[in-house]
Amino acid sequence: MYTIGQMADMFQIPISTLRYYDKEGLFPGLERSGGIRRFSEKEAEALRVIECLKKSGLEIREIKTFMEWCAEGSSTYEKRRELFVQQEKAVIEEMRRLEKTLAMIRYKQWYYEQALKDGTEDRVRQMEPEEMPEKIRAFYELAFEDMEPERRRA
Amino acid sequence: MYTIGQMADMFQIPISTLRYYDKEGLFPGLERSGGIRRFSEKEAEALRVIECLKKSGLEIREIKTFMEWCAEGSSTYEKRRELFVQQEKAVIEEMRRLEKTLAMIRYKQWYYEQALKDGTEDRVRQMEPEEMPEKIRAFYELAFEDMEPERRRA
DNA sequence: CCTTGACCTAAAGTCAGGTTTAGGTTCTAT
DNA sequence: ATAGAACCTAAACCTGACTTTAGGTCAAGG
Repeated sequence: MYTIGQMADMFQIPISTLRYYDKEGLFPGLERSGGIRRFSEKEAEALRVIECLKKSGLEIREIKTFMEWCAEGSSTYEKRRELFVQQEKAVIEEMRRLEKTLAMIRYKQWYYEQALKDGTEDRVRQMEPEEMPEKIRAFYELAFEDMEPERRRA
Repeated sequence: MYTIGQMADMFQIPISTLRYYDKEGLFPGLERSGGIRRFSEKEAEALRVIECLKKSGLEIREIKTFMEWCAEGSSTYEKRRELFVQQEKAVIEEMRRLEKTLAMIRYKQWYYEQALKDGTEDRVRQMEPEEMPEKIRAFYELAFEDMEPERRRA
């Protein structure tokens, strides 16, 4: 059993955040003795899951729902599994988005290298993909692949 | 030249957001005729860059700084290049974080598959990494690799 | 006894990034 | 010339996820 202060130290997270999570219902069934919260291994495990689900993009309200399922026991295993299947999709989608962003960033690095070399953006700004080095063209095309023609050309 | 409404249609973004960006200084040198904003290809290009920088995690204030550099001309090419080098690092870092999250999610999917099969979490909850299938152990270890021992075991 | 430290609550405040509202102005087509 | 659409501003409001504040309880140590 841990006090709120011990939990905060262990997880390197402010006490106020733990109280906030509790208020939002993220620790269903958290015990108290004389008004004081008594955290157990169960809440420690909950907190690890909370951190994971937060990183994967879930909101506090949704995490609350998940924690309620956990409290309900074995009848909710399937729901919980499905939630992780859902989150896998969401995280993969986010990673794909970041890969495009990365391609745009790398294209822009090259763009400014050229501008520096030339002393002006004029040449590189007008360059068609066909004229770019192969690697750069690949970045350019990945970055803009699903943009409307009029939105292309950054 | 485009009106604010045409820009909003073109970029599929609310008019109010364009006005907000303008108020925050993201279109330095935006022209007006009789109080009405006149967007040009320059602002369209700015907006594409804004979207990219936002996705890469920059705040509006930082994007404003970048746009001011753009308005200053060729003397800021090096600064702009450096910003994209910085953002590349930030995005790669974020992707690494997401990969760990993904490993935890996949471990949890397997965990609930086992719980469903057994009808209880008891077995899988107590399982040591050594007993897990190799693939799952890899997820488990990636997910928890830099956690303190007492914070491990989700 | 009384101070200190760790805990408690409710409510207000903060921050980012917008969105909505209220009240005007300008452009466009009849 | 006038209606309606599209534009304008300032300021208030919103959401999510916390954090801070103000005021209070309680146990241990000097």
